[in-house]
Amino acid sequence: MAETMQGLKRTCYCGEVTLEQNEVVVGGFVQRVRDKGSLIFIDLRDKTGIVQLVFDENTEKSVFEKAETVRSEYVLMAKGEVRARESVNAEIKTGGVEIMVKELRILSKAQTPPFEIVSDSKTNEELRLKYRYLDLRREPLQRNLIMRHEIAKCAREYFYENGFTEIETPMMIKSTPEGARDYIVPSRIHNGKFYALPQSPQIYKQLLMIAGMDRYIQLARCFRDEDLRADRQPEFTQIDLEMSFVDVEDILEMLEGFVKRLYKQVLNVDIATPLPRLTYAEAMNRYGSDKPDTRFGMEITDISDIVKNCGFGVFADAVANGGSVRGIVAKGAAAALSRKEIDKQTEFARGIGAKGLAYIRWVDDAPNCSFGKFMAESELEAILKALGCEKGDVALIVADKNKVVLPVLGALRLKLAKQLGIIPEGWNFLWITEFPFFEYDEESGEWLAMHHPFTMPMDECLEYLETDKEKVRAKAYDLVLNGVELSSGSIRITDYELQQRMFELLGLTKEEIDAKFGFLVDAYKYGAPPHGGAGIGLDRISMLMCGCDSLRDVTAFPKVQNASELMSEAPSVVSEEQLDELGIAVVKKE
RNA sequence: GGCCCGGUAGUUCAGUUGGUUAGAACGCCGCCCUGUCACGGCGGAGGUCGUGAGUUCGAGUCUCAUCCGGGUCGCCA
Repeated sequence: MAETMQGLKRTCYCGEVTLEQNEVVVGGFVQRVRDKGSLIFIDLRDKTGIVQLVFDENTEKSVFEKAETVRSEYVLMAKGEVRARESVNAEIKTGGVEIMVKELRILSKAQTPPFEIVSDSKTNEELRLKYRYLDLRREPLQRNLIMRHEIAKCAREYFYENGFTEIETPMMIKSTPEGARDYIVPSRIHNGKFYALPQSPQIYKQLLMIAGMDRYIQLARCFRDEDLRADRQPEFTQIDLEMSFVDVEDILEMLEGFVKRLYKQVLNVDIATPLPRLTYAEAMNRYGSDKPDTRFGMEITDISDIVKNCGFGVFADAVANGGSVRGIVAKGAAAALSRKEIDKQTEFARGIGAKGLAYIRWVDDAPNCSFGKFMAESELEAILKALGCEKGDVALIVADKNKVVLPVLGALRLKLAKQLGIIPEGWNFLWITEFPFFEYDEESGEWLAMHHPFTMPMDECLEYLETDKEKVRAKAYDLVLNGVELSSGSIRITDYELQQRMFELLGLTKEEIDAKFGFLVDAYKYGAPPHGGAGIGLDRISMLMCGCDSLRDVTAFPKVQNASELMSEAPSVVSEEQLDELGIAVVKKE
């Protein structure tokens, strides 16, 4: 039977014990016991740090004997006198002091944990996730969760100070099968009907603007039933906001203010504002991505004009068919990238849609070029010059439709930079603006909304709506940090007529509009201030600010790749009774 | 759904061309130790080699299937 803490009251945290305190009462988990025989040291840990407890020949016998039974991860409370250590441990905050224990309570014994609770645990993640409550005892994860809290706190402070009202929107909403898959929730009362968990509070926050709330914020839980990635969890949190009487500039300015404040407050880092901007078209042309990592160069060069009449059919045909030939250069990488390595890059490029990869590898006097035999010397020289490829460099070239060339080079650029280790530390924020409104879907042959159908086209693009869909750009913007999309937002359509027109252009029938968004569309008939907003990924910004590569490291109880949770083993089957009541029969998928 | 990588004591790993009794470090247990702090010393326990089938005289090792985990593509308005 464990002891109780009756009569003891904690007076300070382990990490905060100082010589100024005479007598302290601390509580925590046992990090380590060093039993020297008639001298025992116990490192006691709580969320603030570690403090050393000491027991020696002056310790009362019963207390000493109790200390001899203590094991790792026992939960203790100890009362004693603070004194200076004989030899100081400079590694820890409390390394100069120790507690000479007079009273010890073993509040809870502990089995030996399945892995050691140490900062630099090498234990595989699967096991750590199964025992997440033990993994979370580790200092790095505690620090991450606390930093995430600081970020959330800063967001609330900043937006409250700027006149935003925090409003909760419903978690059980109408399913609108657009974009990502919904998680659906069956209704017992309405047999055969379902709610959906929100993918974002999008529609509700727009309605709040129509309701005249003017400025809204919410730390909103969002759900998407899609496959996971290191930077994608099926449930996640957005710092979700919406503002009235604003245009793009007002929102960017508000968010820049937040970024600046956040980095100063949490990391004491100064972020220069205004943040750099790239249009979507520029970002794609220069970096092959709408979320470029701009911490390093290796920008994409278009060599279509040089090769459009060259002897190499692959290049000439690509240009003739309306595509392009473009390349990137890895400076000084010729030694690091062997032929074999380049073949691997080719394989990677094929895996993501390229038909092949042309290369120039310049180690010795003359460049080794995969398409050299099809080229006149002068053409090759012109290519080298255009790319800026010199001795010691490797150039990778892709020829195809732009829709293939740019993303493939963008992905290669990122992969090579990681492989070569040339990405410097830094916080490269930038805005991507002027996203295309429409996106052509090859499969269905239809034009879809790239962002969402409530996004406002740019004023100067309204004239092409019917004629040149690919030219229509939207008042939509993403905030990108080091190649990660942190935030996405737009100005919304507030004009009823225009919204109807956009729906028609997207091929939605009146019935479909009514069924999916009827209430929202109706709402705009009753007067709507111009408004727009954004959602900032709290998980992602926490991940980056904590210096982690996975959302799992900043999420208390994350899900794994197949969207299950290893600790609780969710999802699970439910009882026949539950299913009967809901009128649901489960059919096993083949 | 596709592709790639991984699964051997509690943990992290090693394990040769298929060959006797599967090793190490840490952790754990016991004994000793008065200044440790990754304490130290001595001793000990601990393994269905993810699971199942197959090839073989013989499988941790080879083959197939399957489960679990990771990465990635598709997907993520």
